[in-house]
Amino acid sequence: MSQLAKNLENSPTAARRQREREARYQTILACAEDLFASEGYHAASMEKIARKAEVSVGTVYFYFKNKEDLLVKLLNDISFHIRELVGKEFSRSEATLSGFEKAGLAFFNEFCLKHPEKIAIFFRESVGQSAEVEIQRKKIFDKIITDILGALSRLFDKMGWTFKNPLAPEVMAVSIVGMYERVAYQYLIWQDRSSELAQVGQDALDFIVGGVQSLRAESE
Amino acid sequence: MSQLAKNLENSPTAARRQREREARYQTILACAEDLFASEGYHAASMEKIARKAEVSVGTVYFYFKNKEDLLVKLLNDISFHIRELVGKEFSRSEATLSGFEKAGLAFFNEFCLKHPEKIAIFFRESVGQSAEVEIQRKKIFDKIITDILGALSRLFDKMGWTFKNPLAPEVMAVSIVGMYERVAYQYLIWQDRSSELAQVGQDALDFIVGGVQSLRAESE
Amino acid sequence: MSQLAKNLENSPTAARRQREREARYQTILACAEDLFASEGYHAASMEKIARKAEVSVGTVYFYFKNKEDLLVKLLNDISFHIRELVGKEFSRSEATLSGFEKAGLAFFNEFCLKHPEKIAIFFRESVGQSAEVEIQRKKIFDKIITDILGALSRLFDKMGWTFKNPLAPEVMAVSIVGMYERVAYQYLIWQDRSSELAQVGQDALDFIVGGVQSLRAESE
Amino acid sequence: MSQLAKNLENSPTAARRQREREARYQTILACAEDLFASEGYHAASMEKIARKAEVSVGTVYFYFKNKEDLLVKLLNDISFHIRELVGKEFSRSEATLSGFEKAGLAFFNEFCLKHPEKIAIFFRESVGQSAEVEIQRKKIFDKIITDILGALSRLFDKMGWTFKNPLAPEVMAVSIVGMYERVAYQYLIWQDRSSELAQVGQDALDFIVGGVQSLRAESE
DNA sequence: GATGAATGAGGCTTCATTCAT
DNA sequence: CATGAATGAAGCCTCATTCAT
Repeated sequence: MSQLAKNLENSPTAARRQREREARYQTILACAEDLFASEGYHAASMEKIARKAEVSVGTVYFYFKNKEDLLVKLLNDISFHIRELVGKEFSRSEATLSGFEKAGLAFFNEFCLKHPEKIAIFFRESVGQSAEVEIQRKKIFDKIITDILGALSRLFDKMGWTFKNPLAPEVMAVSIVGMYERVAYQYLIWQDRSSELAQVGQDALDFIVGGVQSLRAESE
Repeated sequence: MSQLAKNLENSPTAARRQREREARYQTILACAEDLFASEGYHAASMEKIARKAEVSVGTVYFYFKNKEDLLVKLLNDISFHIRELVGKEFSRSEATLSGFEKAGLAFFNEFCLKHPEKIAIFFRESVGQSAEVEIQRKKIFDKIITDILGALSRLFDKMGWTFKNPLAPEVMAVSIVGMYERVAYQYLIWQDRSSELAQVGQDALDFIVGGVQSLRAESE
Repeated sequence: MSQLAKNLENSPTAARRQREREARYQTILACAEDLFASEGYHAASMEKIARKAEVSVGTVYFYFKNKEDLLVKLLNDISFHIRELVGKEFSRSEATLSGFEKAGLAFFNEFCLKHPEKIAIFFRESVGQSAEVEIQRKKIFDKIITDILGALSRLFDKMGWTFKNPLAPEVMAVSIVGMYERVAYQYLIWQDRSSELAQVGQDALDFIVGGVQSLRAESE
Repeated sequence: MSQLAKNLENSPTAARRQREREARYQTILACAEDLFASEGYHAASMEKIARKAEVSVGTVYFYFKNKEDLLVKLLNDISFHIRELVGKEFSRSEATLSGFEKAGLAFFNEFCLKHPEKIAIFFRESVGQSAEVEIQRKKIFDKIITDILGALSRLFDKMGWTFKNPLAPEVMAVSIVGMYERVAYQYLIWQDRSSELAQVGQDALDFIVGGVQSLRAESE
């Protein structure tokens, strides 16, 4: 059979193969995510990950350069999710307090509530593992901080407010992220109080709004 | 030589020995702290710790049951420091906003600023390592949260305020701790901007005060 | 290449793999047996075992959970051998003195003579190592004692004999096992006198038969 | 004070010192014996031994060259005890069956029953530890075998019996020791059946006597 | 003589990674 | 492509032994 004919015949096969590859890639990543979050990065051995994904260790290494690569890819994923859900919300917020608030709630309710594993990985398991990972973390972190800074500056602009001092916006952004982190982490602990979590998110947001306002210059 | 003379001479010897023992214990603990903070708990091998402390591995094991024990002892230390510096400040704060503020600043300026490694260990490296460690962490964490809750409730009492809802104080406490954590962590990153750190602390505090006030019931 | 052809070719490959795996498992077990017997359980380090089996340490751990597991598997093996060679002989002995004698000789000549290492491991190296091992040992030991007790009771039944006292059969069984143990152990020492070992076995058996008869009630 | 006077004065002190040294030596040896027997040679660390003897590790090393030395000294002790209690009994036995029997019972009742730890050490813990120990073991073992052989030969002489074959006495001696070993070991297990142990010893002895007689030449 | 802190070699075990099939 | 057996470096920990006081 000619190569051409084979290609023609194989084409659907190739497509299927492609799909299967993609699916397997995602399966492995998802299993790694689960294990990193539940057992920790170190305790989650490559073999455990492989077993959970129902593939062999070799297969994991076919799709990912090494263990660190899994973590980096995961961070990319998380970054993408966060920005998709939250960053955009911040960046297109209508530069009003209520818009700002809406974006914050999106983070709590859409992200933390639904993907606690991602929180655990981003804020905990990926810390201090290696230079490469650290670079990734910093990049993502910076993006988020930048998003928040942007939202704050547009908000203040629009409202005609000014910052109490030059450091204020940065401190706010960092503070907010810190709150997010811990409140989100608390979500992991408060699984049994899930009915109250919406209220928790709202309260946290009120706290933020109050905090933000107290960092605008008084003389206005 | 008379027995009396010998005692006089030996007594200081024994005392010196005791001091040396204590010193070595502290040296090892300090080296472990440094390495845990800078490289992470896992990457800090017992051999590295021993080498840094300029003792043999065996000596480390003479003073500490195992690696986990080092971490637990470190957490105890940290707990002691935090409560010494901050907890007391909170608990004896004069139940005014400015008292509350003073306590918060103490945490930033006296603790985070001076002991960023302790922050790193307490908030990061000690997480998810083992049951024993987790128990220690929780105990310390709970103490801090309790301290803050107490300060908040006394503050609100005195001022005649009421909480927006029952969850509010808890959310505040957690939020505050989260801010502390991240801002303190930021201190690790911002080593080169240390001149600005006092301002950072003040801003964070303003943020907190604003947040706290926005969680009191409106109808008053 | 057609799938069929491939299967034909792969099938033996898979079979060969399986064989190789089994062979390696047995090789490692055999090397462990040799070293346990010749150097003792403790002195036989996992690295020595690996080196002797010409594999890496990791490979040993691929086939066996840990060092204790090697010992347990070895004991299982030994138990199987003993009962295969001796236990059955005892249990199907025709309940005559000569049948009883034949079974005893089988133990000496077929087992002790040919597998002195197994004797060393079972009676010496496996003693007092761990709970798990102790359980295995006891199980095997009990089986053997039970086999002997059974043979004795059938013998006495058939011959119309009765035991001197209720403890007698148990003492006999234990005594016999003790003799086996030491005589077998002596085989290890008397390697250079192997030509005489058949005589040793026969004499030991005569000793046993005499002993057994002296524990039947006199008044018959 | 003159040197002479001092000596006169110190003399009782020196004697006391000597007594204390001897006592301490024995204490350490006894503690080592207990631990070797109960936990095994390897598990009994020098520190455990020291702690049990209520001295420091250094002191143990003052009295004994090293750990192996402890075992060797212990074996010497055991050898001395065995020969004192049993060997002499055998060697001065009046060369009758009942004399022979009496000696055997002495071993069971005076030695095994009262010093099961010594049995454990001699027959188990001292095996396969090192060349030096092995030499000691063999020496003691040979002495015992020789004692038994002597008793047997005198017995057979006196009774006008002859051995079935040249190997017979050696086989008997070894068999008897094997029985002793295992029955004695069984004593460790049967602690709760101590009331029956006298019967066990008697039965074992009957077994031996029967065995011995079945190894004399038939044609007499 | 006695003490006990210090040493460091060596043992067991795990696990990321490779590679022949 | 997938498999999984094999590797070996590296980690934690124990313990016999030494030696300054």
